[in-house]
Amino acid sequence: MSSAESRPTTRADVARLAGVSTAVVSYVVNDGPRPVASATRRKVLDAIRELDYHPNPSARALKTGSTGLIGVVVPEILNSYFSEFVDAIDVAARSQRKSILLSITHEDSGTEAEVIPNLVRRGVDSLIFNCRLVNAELYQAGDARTPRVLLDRADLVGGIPALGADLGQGARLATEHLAGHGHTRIGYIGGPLPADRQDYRRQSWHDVLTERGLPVPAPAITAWRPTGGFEGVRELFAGPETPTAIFAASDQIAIGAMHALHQLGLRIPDDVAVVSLDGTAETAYSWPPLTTVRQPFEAMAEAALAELASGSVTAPTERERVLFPMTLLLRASCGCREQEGLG
Amino acid sequence: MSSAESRPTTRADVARLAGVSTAVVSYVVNDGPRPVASATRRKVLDAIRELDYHPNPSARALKTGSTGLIGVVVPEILNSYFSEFVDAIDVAARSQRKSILLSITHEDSGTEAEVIPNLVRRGVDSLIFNCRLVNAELYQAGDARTPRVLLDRADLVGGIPALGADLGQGARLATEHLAGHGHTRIGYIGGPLPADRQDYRRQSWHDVLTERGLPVPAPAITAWRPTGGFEGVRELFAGPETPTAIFAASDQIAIGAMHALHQLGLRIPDDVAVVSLDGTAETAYSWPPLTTVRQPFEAMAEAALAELASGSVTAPTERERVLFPMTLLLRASCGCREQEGLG
DNA sequence: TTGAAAGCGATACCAT
DNA sequence: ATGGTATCGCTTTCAA
Repeated sequence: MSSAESRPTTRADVARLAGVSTAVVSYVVNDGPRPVASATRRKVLDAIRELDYHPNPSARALKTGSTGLIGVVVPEILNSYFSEFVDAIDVAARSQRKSILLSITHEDSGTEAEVIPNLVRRGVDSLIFNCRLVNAELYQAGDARTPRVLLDRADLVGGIPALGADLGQGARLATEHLAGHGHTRIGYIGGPLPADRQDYRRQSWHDVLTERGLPVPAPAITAWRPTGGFEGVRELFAGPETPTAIFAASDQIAIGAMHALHQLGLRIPDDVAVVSLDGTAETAYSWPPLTTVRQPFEAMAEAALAELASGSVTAPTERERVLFPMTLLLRASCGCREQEGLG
Repeated sequence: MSSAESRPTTRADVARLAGVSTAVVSYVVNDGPRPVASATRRKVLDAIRELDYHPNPSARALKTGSTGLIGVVVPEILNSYFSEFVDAIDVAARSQRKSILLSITHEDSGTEAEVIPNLVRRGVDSLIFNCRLVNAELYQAGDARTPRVLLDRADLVGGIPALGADLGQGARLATEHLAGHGHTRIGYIGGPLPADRQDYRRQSWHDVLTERGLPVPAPAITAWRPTGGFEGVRELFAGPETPTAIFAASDQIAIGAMHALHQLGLRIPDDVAVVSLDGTAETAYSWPPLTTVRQPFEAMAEAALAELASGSVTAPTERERVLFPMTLLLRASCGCREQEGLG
């Protein structure tokens, strides 16, 4: 294969230099399963250092049946929402000495069908789906024993364990905060959801309004992106009864909504207050800075890894839905803060 | 190791079922290196399908010495600038049937020193550094034969091939555009650069102003983040001679700068026009939408992969600097466009 | 065209 | 405590 170049050192080289067997090298490297006399261990460690030896990961994986790789599937990465997850997963994975194999589907069914089996072929130990797949069968790709988890929502979809933020509680937080500011006409802009998923965000918004005896305007259901927020504002401001506050079901929507509000010449929060959901980093830099309800990305990522590590293959229907509480981030768009400098 | 559960099928199972040797299975799977009679091939393919056989990637990697993995190192992922690269690299890698092993350093030297050797240990075939490392020795981590490239800048740093956007040309585009709008007091906000790197952006800005006989105000050198833009505006507007246009050396800076301008009650672009550099996706949704000079992320990622695939280990000093032209994206912040709806 | 078999590098059992 | 060695699954040379 390779020419006259020096081959990378193997455990045999180390064994030779240290004057021990390859088994002992293994015991030292892996700190087990057999004990090694400390003098011998020294020799081995010295040899390892001298030769700059690094165990071959493929050989190890072949033998142990584990690669230490976690496949992470996201629909896109240019959306901070998913970047937040990837960032959190990366940190959590590192603390477990795992590495992440990232795949981006671009929400395309062809790409999905290509990358997911590919991840499996690469021998990932486990899979994190941070997205809704177009083709639900792919949730089951590969060996049934490969642990997998749906990170993003707590709905039981695709027949696998799932965990996500408590969107209902988060939406309640947001809506109540707006109501607390004295707003009585609080509009809602959200995106569409497949029939099998409950819209907790919209539901909580609705619940809070009715609980408080406030009128419930028609919600604007558009798209989960800035354009959706833009259109949403157009809808909400088309009629005579315009809202004085808006609960945007995602940061992306809020960003588009604020765009539309600026264009209409409405001041935020003076004319219209805005609160959104997700709490991605970019909301700190929007104009005005967004008050938003943040998902506990770090905690969710850690929990996802823990779930995978547990290797539980419990049927999801038997499991509790695992929900993570969201927290309110107060900034300027709701009227709480002056529009100060940047942190 | 595993208990009574059925082991995953191996090529031996396939060979048995198809009634051929394992070598033939290999020939079929790999389409070589020996030809196989079409009747035999059929039998093998049928057996593969029936057993749902998937070659073990670790065994293959062990034998071939190649994992098909590309290590990608970014300083952060919550910054769209790097998301753009990761997205582009992912696409380019997929087209080469490679997978990306992502690591985020958080610009921390400890994390750097942990994740890069880890990538190497995992047996990546090649490395893409999409960041400046705190510890320059790490550029050389692992086997010297592992191809690696610095993607982001064309400076020859760390002793490895590098490629990046033509920042000088991009900055010229931006500055000339502002001048073309009739501005005569064009400020500059940028971040600090290590002593060994030329500041092409600032230089081009300077060049354009002098070429046109325009006054060259003191540039604001702050930080490559929104806070830097914020402070930069404070600086530029501290004196009596305030600019009517700002060239922000990055999108992040521009976002922070617009924040400060909004706070000062200045209208964009009427009172102050803004043009930035990078062209990340989020600039379409800022308020107002940013006119920016975009880096050709896709082309750069493709070139990086091509460079790695070529396996050239040419000493970087002997290489031409590879520069990619940037393109102007016209939006509202410069005054070119009305502040219309969202795409 | 196909089969037998020698490794790739590491692990861990069975001896000693 | 340490050494010898079978084995993981695949690739590919050498023989047939």
